[in-house]
Amino acid sequence: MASLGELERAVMDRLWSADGAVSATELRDGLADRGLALTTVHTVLTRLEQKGFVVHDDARPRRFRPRATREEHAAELMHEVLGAAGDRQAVLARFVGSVDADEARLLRELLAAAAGPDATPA
Amino acid sequence: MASLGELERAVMDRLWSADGAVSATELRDGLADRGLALTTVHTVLTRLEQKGFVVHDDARPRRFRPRATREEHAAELMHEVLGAAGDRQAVLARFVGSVDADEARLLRELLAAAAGPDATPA
DNA sequence: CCACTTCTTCTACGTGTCGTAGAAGAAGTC
DNA sequence: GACTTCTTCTACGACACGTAGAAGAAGTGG
Repeated sequence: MASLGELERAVMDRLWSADGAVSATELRDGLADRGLALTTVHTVLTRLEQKGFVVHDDARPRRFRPRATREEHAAELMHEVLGAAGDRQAVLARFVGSVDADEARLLRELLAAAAGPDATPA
Repeated sequence: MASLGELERAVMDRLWSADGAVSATELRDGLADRGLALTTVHTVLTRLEQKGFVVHDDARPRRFRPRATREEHAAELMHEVLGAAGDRQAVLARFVGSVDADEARLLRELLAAAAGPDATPA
């Protein structure tokens, strides 16, 4: 997966936080502290679209939205890291070895649910 | 965590696959298909060191080794992605929702072991 | 339908990172 | 001490990214 520059990430954060699709003008206003030109926002959106992070509709002030939610995106990234790392099992072992207790409990619950109520506990 | 360029990644792969510390000359020979100058390898190693991915000893042909194993590195990356992603629980839910059956079983085992033999199954 | 405003696309430039390596000095070897 | 090898410094081209102007396309009020 392509990586994001600093402004690209800021724009994605706005899109992920937004409720529904967002126009370039709204994005520029949301990032007002940066004093960006509208064309700058458009350029970034175009690049994000090329990278597959956002899509736009064809309404007339174009509206942009993330291709995946923030959480989906993060989970995809985690899978990508896992997949690129040779020994998946060793990575998973390291990974769960350093999650905190609450998250370990959450993971157990999620895995139990995924296996189905009558799954044999390992 | 800083990201890696293509050659930087190739060098890290060699270091991770190597058994013990490796000299620049050995790395160049391992990457012989690229026909790299030795100084190129040195430059890359220096940059990797600045980024915190490798360390070297002070023996005279310098010997370089990764700061972390490939698996540690991947697990760290996964934690980084998780930590940067707002709703950690939602990300974990997405993540475990898309691991395959074998890996789900492995995760259950790992988590059960971490919780201790007498932990209450969720 | 026309003038005006707004939006979109194209093109461009400065800066930083990365792949690449030469030059020169430092250290080891015989 | 001469010769080889290693290390460090410096540099340059390519590409990604932040940045935005110019120009054309589309909507809007009269």
